[in-house]
Amino acid sequence: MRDVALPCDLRSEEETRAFLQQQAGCLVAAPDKVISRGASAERRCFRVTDGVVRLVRYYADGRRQVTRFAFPGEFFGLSRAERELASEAVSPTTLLEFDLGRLQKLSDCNPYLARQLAGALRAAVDQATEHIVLMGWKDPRQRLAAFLRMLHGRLGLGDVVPIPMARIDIADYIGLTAETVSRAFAELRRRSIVEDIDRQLLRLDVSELGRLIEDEL
Amino acid sequence: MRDVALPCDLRSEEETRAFLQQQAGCLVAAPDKVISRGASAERRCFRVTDGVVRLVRYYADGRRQVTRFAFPGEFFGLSRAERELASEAVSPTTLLEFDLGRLQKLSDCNPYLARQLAGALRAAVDQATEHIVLMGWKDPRQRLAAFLRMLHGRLGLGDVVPIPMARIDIADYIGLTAETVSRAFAELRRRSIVEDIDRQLLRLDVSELGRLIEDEL
DNA sequence: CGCGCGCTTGACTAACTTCAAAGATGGTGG
DNA sequence: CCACCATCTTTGAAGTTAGTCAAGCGCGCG
Repeated sequence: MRDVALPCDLRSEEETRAFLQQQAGCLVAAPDKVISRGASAERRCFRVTDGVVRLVRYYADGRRQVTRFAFPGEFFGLSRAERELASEAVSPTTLLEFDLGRLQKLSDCNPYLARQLAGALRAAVDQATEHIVLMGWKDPRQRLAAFLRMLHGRLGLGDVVPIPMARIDIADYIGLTAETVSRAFAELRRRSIVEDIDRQLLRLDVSELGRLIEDEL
Repeated sequence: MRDVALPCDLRSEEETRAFLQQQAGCLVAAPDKVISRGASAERRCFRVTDGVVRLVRYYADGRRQVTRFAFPGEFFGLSRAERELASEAVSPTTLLEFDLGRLQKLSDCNPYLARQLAGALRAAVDQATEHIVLMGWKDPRQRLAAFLRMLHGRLGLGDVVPIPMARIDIADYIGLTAETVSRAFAELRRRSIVEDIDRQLLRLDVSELGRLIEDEL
């Protein structure tokens, strides 16, 4: 396949975006399907079009740590450490797949793309920093509340939030067991801070959620 | 002060680096001195020239989480979440201070700078990801071992590693108390995996360290 | 030389994990 | 369409382990 335009000639974000799509392979992944096993030899990065992806580190004893959830519009695999993580679909997912080397070359001569990738990296740092701060809270309820607030910021509409991932994914993200997460949910429900609309849909009392997180209760 | 050259005209990394130095303010910070209090209004980012800086989130109950240690050559404050963290000198530190807006403008038209900043962001994502993986280990000895391995990778010379930060900083980084960290150190010493050369200097059995981390012992 | 602060060690407590089982949920095939 | 089964979630009880409180030690600084 021949490039229809030299990347350096692209003059706008729209043209760059369109060009980028040509450079990408499109993937579809059903829930729990592995997108990348994670290896230092991995030469691809991805952009989530639709759905949610989890980045996971498996430990020798079978436990695991979810290091990140990637939501629509987000890139993952731009940094070495992320490429060494396994990536798995949480919900039915579609993604674009890019060759790292090519992306690097393109961004070197196309400032629009370079800016977009820098933005994606900043977002990754932001998410990771938030995640670390979340794990600083020792009370399970606070951790869960911080997680729900994060999710609300990403996926929420009004006071309603979809919860696309299973309890065990949440547990492995916030550093607790599924049982402890379940108990924390129970107490948040008891306090009317969260209300079940559906299995995968919650209504949140956002202000009360924030109070719970900060005020150590 | 007048710019001697337009940033877009800079033709090499050396020229860019030299130009960048002119754009920076130089700071010196004694141990425990606050570099930035951390606020969403913060408009600066920093590059550590010498020493070590900790990025810290303080919680309402007085506890804190160290989200990152920044070592010589590294930038911090490039992403929003990092600018909202307090930054404090761990050891005697010198830094360069940059105006974010100006840096952004410069990088928009100077590919060398853009690449350097992208590299700094990738490094930040790598560190944060490593940090989250570290906190996934539940055994204090494994967490400490993973921390020491990280430090060895950054500051180590042969099998010797300087430990510039206090126990409490380590504890707040890996999510444990200072007492637990002290006990974990005791056991690593007992097993001859670490040996004290000096108060701030350790000799590590790196391979044994790796085995301890992965093999769950 | 003496004080202060950080580090270490000990005993006890509290809370999360573990182990176990029952309850809900969703998908599938008869 | 409904019953069944596998899986996920919730709930309960017991056990471990890191946190807490407290005291002793050692190094560095004034």
